[in-house]
Amino acid sequence: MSDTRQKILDIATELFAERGYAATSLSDIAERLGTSKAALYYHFRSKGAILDALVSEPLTAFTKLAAAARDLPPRDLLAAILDTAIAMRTLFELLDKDPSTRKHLDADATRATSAQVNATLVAVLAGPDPTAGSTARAHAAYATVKNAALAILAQGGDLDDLTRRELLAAAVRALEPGA
Amino acid sequence: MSDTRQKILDIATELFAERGYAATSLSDIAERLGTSKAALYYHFRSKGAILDALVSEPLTAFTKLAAAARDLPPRDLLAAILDTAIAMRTLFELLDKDPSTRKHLDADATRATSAQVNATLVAVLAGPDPTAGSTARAHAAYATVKNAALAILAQGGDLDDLTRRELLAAAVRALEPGA
DNA sequence: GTCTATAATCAGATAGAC
DNA sequence: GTCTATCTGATTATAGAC
Repeated sequence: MSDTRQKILDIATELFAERGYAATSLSDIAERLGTSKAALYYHFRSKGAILDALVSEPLTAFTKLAAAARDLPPRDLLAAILDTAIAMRTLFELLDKDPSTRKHLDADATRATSAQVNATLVAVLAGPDPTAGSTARAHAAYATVKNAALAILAQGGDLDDLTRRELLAAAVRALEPGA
Repeated sequence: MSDTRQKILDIATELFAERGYAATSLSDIAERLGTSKAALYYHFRSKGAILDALVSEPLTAFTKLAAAARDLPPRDLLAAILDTAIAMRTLFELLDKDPSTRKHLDADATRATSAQVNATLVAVLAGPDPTAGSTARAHAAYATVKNAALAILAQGGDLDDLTRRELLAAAVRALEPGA
């Protein structure tokens, strides 16, 4: 992968995360890259292709995780989700939060949507024979390893090993039925 | 408040939530309203004014909650956050997720940002003399009453009283130090 | 209160030179 | 690989009639 292409992806990651996909223009990206808009089209055939290139990696990793979820004990699954969220933080936020990103990706029917993957993971966490209660607890545990982790990172906090273990323990407590 | 004005707000709520603020054009709104774009400008002086009108109510309610947070026991605070999130669900998602919405609102310095309110509530949940551990648990509890609740609603699930109590209990468990 | 018409600007994208 | 120049269409917003 060429150097310029990677620079474009880095800049796009930052700008898309900050103001959203729809609100980021190719002029914004070109300006920060220090080139013209037209130069971008040598590296990508459209604005949407930049987004596709950005999110394909984390979305694939996440989809694989969902496929393997049923073979993992709940605690290991929660740990895997947590680590994936940490590793892919910026792109994960983009994928999960920005509505214009989601809408663009949903147009491609060949790819699993982030919402579908979410639903799969929650269903696995809710266990076989899910009840309203176990589903609610699954959502709680999932929000803890995903949203709480991203929130800590977004606030500028470092997600060190102590914090990571504490989050994971909280998620496990949330998942288990109350006393 | 006039009937048409309210209709515009309802349509905007729906469209902004679905595709984001930046990706929703006034033509989209006008088309669904069954009028011309120009008619919108009789009711609102700009596109941004529609967004301002939409989010001012939930943002004010949320800011008030943050101001009163220190006087509530943690369980009651978590319950209040949960109920606020349920009551304002769509606008809350818009406020919390869409980057273009956030960017527009952050431009108005007189108003507290949703990120600031989030940070305040987490700080209160982390207790006096917060540690890395108590802060992590606060984030976990907060994500449970906020993100898990919104995720259940977004999936089309009904947040009945059983589910609400289960979420709240999970959040309390997440907040308390592990055994 | 809503319309048509239009201004002014900006978007994504392409052509062709270098 | 990058440029200038340009096309096409969409966007926010305004003017003025009804």
